[in-house]
Amino acid sequence: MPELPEVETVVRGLRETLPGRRILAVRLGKTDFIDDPAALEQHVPGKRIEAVRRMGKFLVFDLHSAAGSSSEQHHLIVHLGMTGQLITMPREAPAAAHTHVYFELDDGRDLRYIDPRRFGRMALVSPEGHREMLGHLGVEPLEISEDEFRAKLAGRRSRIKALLLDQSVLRGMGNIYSDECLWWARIHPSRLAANLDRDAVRRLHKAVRKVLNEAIAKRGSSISNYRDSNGDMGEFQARHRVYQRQDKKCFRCATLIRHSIVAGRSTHFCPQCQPAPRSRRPTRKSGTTRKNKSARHRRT
DNA sequence: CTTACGGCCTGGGTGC
DNA sequence: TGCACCCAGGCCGTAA
Repeated sequence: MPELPEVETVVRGLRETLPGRRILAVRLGKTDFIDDPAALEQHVPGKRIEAVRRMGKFLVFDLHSAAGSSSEQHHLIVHLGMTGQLITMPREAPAAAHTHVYFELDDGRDLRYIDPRRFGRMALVSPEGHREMLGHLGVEPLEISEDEFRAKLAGRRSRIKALLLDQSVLRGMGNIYSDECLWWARIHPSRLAANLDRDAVRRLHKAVRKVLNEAIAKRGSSISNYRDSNGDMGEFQARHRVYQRQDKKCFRCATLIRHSIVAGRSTHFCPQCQPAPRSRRPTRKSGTTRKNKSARHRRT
């Protein structure tokens, strides 16, 4: 699933060839994931791509009127959801299944949006719309200092895993990297953020930097159908320590990795390296009969 | 206000 | 071989 490292990889790839290109035409397939398809069709053709940026898991294309007529500025905002892909290819390349948007470029290529489940999102917005849509986002995980990070966690009574996933706190972390970071920091995902001591916060801050930087260097994790802007897979999935490794040995202590639901999300951790917090006030016995299903074997 | 939780989107993998 | 259904992740609305 595209999280920060995957989106960063896509952005870096697009940045190599898109800035300066003009979009000649837009062709749409299914549009239920686009905020205002008509606006996209009306205003994007003729625009020049000024810059390609990332904010958390969002891609932002800064578009300028080629004619330089009005000073109006537009931003094309794209969220890849779970299965979205943005790939450049020759105009004559056959259409992959689930291709929903074609941006025809002035260099003979297409930038295509492919998304089987259409959990992604796309919108053409003004600077005000940009603020509206992305203004709530928290800070970039790779830009936050340890002190700022500590301040973010202070007093928060939610589980640390939930906080890492909260885009208004840190922007860009998803389920894979939350689990990986907590393993490196040796912190149980159910710990309350407010209860983490100084050293735990330091370890977590360090783990976030380490994991995200290494994942970017490996061009992301190709779980599910993630591909970069050239259609190539990432390699970080081979480096996962806990994600989807339930019932396999912990790389540190050989204890079997466990899988459970934390903060409503599928969660993977080492019960030895990441000791559980003092049993919190007995969570409402809502279905104590946790189905401990047989081991599920999963392909990458 | 903060946190918790259920539901929704869709289709591929899994189990029967 | 076929088919029903569970579940993925992010987000939002609502409840506590």
